[in-house]
Amino acid sequence: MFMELDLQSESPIYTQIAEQLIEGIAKGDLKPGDALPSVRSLAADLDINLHTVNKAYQTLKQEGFLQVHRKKGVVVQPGEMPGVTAGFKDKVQRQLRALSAEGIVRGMAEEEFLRLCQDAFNRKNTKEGE
Amino acid sequence: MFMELDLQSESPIYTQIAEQLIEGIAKGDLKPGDALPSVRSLAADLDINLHTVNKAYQTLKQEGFLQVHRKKGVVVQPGEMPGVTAGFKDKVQRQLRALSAEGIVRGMAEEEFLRLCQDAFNRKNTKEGE
Amino acid sequence: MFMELDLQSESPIYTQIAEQLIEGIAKGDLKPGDALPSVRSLAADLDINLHTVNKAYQTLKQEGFLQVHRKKGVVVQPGEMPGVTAGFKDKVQRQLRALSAEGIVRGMAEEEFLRLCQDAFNRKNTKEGE
Amino acid sequence: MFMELDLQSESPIYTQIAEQLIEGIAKGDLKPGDALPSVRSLAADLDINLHTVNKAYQTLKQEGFLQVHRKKGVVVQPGEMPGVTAGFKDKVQRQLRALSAEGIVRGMAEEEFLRLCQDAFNRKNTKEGE
DNA sequence: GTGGTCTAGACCACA
DNA sequence: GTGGTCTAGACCACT
Repeated sequence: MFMELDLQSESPIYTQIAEQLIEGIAKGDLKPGDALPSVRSLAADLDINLHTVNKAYQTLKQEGFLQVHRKKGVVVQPGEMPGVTAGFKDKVQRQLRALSAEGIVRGMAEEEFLRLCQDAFNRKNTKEGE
Repeated sequence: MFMELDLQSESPIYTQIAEQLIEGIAKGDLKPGDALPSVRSLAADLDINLHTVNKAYQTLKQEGFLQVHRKKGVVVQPGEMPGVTAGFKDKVQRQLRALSAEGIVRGMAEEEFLRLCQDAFNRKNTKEGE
Repeated sequence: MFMELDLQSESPIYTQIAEQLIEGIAKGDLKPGDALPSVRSLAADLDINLHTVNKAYQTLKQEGFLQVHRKKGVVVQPGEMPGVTAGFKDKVQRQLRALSAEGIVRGMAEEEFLRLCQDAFNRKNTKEGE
Repeated sequence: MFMELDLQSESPIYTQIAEQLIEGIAKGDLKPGDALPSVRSLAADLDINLHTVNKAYQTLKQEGFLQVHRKKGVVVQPGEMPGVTAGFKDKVQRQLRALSAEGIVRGMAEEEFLRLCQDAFNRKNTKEGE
């Protein structure tokens, strides 16, 4: 499990961890039922505080992406993943509006914007000058 | 100039103001050279502190979307707007990756995701059950 | 008398006027005893407030670069110009320290810095990539 | 880390702080990666408000001289410092032109001016009567 | 304890 | 009246 943290980023570390776990699941690196490293070991790996890792796990558990087992520790939700809720759709729309608005002002073409969206969905690295 | 604030939102007020101003420019409600309300009057309008408005203005000035004109006060950048910089593209990609990853995990189809993107770019309100 | 104002600049308009008058004298465009445009006409020319022009003139008069005659109006100091006072030297040093410090941090070579200084003194436009 | 403020100066306190930090980096007192005092402690040290210190830090962060590290607080840019940008060169030229113009009018010799420039770059205190 | 955000109220330079 | 600066005090998220 690769994980890169940006300690200068404005987004909190626990959020970065959570997002990268979600990405891992999306990419299939992490499959339903897979065990995640313990809070302790991941914290040691990333050289950060236990609480921080724990908060990331708790957040994802809260949203239904992870489960905490007494014996197996933390595992990727083996049952049904949360679906496309209204809340999620709202979040997506709000962010997309802001992003696209700035894109428009900066003179980005719709085509270019949509290509970025498509590439992101398909995990492609959109290259410069392409 | 309509502006709606969600004081309970996790995103800071000054960010909300900045985003709505960008949206205003994107929609054409605000045109290059247009004067914005003074920090004081907008603050009074929104019933918030003038420093909060000021921070929004300063942020956008810093990024090149606004200018502070010694005679006209704060105005929408009358010259060339900042273009699609590498930094902006980066921000877009990072957000789109996180957004789409969660979408994928939640079982959202690529088609649906792209429709949301397209609608956002074209300022449409994607309706539920459509 | 050419004069260019930057209404977006952080330095006040009256300062910009004063500096350009000093430059005019330094370049020899304005000679001791030369009459300057009246406050009214210069304000009209530059499309700014009377007070602003007046403040520029007053500042320079205060420092001894201009004189105000009842009949001739405002003229460039026909007698002895103020010399290199301790106060002036101080101002120069303070600004040079700050400028050069930032230059050093940005990796500017001493040679490059001094060339800029020399070119400035000789009213040359230092060209890019030279 | 020594720091001297002139509360009567026309240049704002936060600018003075920023300049002295840059000087500290230029002199090598502050090295890349070094942690700076927290806004609170520096504010207490200087007996000023923490927001004033914060503004100095934010300004330098914006320009790329400082970073806010989630674990270490505010640190001197550990990576590459911003280089000699066109914007910086512009600023230097503008200031040098104004400074040297006044020097010329006051009858300062080119030699003397350049010595001041050189001494500033090399952190020497040019003494009176030298 | 750290930085980030927000409020409230004040003074000043500028136009 | 405008933005710029400064102070003071408060709450919060994060580590």
